[in-house]
Amino acid sequence: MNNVQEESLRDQKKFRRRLQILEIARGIIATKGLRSLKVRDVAEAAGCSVGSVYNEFGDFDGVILTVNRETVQALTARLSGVPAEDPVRQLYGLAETYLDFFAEHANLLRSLFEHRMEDDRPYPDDILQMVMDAFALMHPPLVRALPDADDVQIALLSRTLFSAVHGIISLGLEERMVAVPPQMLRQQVTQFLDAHLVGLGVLPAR
Amino acid sequence: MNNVQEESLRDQKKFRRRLQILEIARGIIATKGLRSLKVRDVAEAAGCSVGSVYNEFGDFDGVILTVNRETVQALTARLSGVPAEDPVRQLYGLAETYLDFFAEHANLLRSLFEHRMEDDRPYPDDILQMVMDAFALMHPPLVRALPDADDVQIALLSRTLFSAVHGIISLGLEERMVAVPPQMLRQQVTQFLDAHLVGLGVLPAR
DNA sequence: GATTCTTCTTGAACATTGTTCATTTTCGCG
DNA sequence: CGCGAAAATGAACAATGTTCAAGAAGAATC
Repeated sequence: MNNVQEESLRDQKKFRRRLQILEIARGIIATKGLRSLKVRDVAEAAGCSVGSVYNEFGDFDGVILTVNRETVQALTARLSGVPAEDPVRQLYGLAETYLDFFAEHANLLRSLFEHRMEDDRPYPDDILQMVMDAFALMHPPLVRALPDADDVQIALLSRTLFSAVHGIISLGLEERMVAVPPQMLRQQVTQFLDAHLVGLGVLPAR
Repeated sequence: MNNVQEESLRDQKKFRRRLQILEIARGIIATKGLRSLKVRDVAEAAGCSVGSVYNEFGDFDGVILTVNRETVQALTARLSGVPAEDPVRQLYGLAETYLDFFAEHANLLRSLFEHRMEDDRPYPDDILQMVMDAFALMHPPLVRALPDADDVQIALLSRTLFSAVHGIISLGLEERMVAVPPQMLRQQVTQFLDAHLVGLGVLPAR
């Protein structure tokens, strides 16, 4: 067993193909939705056989889950880039960044939140954990904004607040429903945070 | 052309079978999730051929959509039963009733919110409208609680608030994620409304 | 009630799509 | 080069949605 990166030709090709399959699958989900993702389409676009997809990902859910995993990672990266100088500003920033990200990658986020496993197989824990971690990004600014609050309470509040924002955005961007104009949705989110932060005593009443 | 209810034997059987198919489909979705719903299972359980299912509902989406339609109707009925004496109490009641209904029929609501049509076929307008109408049930109590606010603003606020509650509940009941204990979730929703109503000036600051 | 007509029902056949696996090909290594 | 391990292949299979020609059942007419 050699742990050194061998960079063998075989591994290179395998890796390249893996990336290619993921890129193609992601593209199809993003543009045509998860339901339009087909093994054969992916294999053909990647220039390989369906067997290779299975060889690399185990089953088709494996492809979807890997795309979903990368979606959370990209989301977390974006959210982590929100400036942390002012905690209140950071909270608004997180919500607006989530809105932007959701608007840019609506179908990818739907895949993340709506995909169900076959039968009763469990959803991978690491993905769930990453989603929870992303939602916990409101924790630090909330701690700073509410110095007297219990840490456990803040953890719960963080999850609640982010879930609320998620609900507003995911339903607001639901093009199935009567679409909310993007600028209106932005205002909706802001006003929501306004009211809630006032209610929490973080902002003064108007 | 005779408009009188003929109640022909044929129509009776047709109607009975229709109800039976829907009941079976609903049961499968509710207990095993939308992804486990199969035409053949439904047909067999209903004691008819797959062709009859198609004859009655056009395609399989038709079955799902009809179940979803009835789910919104049931939801609306439940929400409409919330007492309207005190507007503030009514708002809490709507949120808690939504929580109860969601907890009782989690898979049915997921089917409603997560089902996507094949290709680019549009989701039926009447269902979307019914969902919006259900979410608008917060409108009347909000008008009473905020007498000075613009009606259009209230309409938006109603949708925002209900969407937020929906986000908290749907993610909170997401057993894929680390499950939130039901009683904890109830408290989460209540505390959320507390803070938000304070922020709106409906309730006094603590 | 028999006959005809209409409509519905049936289920086998087909289409689509996920999955498997024996065979072939490719690659690393001596 | 030749051998063996690993991977790639794609035809076959399995599961599932969809169609439709033939038959059954009910309605309509006499």
